[in-house]
Amino acid sequence: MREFQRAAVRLHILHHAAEREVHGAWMTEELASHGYQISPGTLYPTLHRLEADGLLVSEQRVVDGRMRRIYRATAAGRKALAEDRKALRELAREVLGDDEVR
Amino acid sequence: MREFQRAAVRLHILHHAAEREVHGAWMTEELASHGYQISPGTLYPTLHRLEADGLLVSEQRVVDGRMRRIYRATAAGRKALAEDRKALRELAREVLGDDEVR
DNA sequence: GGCGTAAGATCGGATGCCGATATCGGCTTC
DNA sequence: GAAGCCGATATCGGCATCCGATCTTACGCC
Repeated sequence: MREFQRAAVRLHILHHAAEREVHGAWMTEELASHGYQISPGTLYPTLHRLEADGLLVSEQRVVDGRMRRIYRATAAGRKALAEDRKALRELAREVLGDDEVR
Repeated sequence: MREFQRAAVRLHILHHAAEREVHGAWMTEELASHGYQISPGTLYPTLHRLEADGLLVSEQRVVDGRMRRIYRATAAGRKALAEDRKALRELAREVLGDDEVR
């Protein structure tokens, strides 16, 4: 279902950016591996929004002879991730039932 | 967080409409009780879309001297609900971890 | 320097969101 | 039986987002 796409994209970005450095092309692959096909016209504006909201910080860097913009989560980003996880857990409980979600 | 709003609204509507008859005002209360504030300008177009997609059927009825449009899930609606639940479970596993979601 | 390439950025039409406002149907009151 | 009320539903308009297609950038290579 595509309704989860938006939430899934945001969660995955924050999730990974909280643990390591991520960049757009890698996120595209990562999301695709979970079945979320996202076009660059969606991903890049999303990254920019998260940065504008102070949840990510970016930096340009040359890796393997390629210019990349790498992102990391800020403290606010990790906080937002925790809140998003909480919201997801609650939604899962509501719809899947307490017996499926601890 | 508001990223889940859209998915949550759709899931709750299908979930309840699969088990009983629902109407707009009741869904507004139900969603609000779960912390999802939805404006009529979002809810009613959403109901219309679900009906146009064949997931709900509606019928006008007078209840307690009030005209209401009541909705029930179709077979396709129940199928969509099952798929949405599956997508939610998978997203929860990815982001919350297998140990939290059965 | 010019080229190829991969990553990122942007554009534009379509869709969705949502607060505010309008409408609708049945009821009540006179 | 006309007027007006009220709750429920419908619509409107402005703004944000989506996303495929396309353009730009920056580097290495020759």
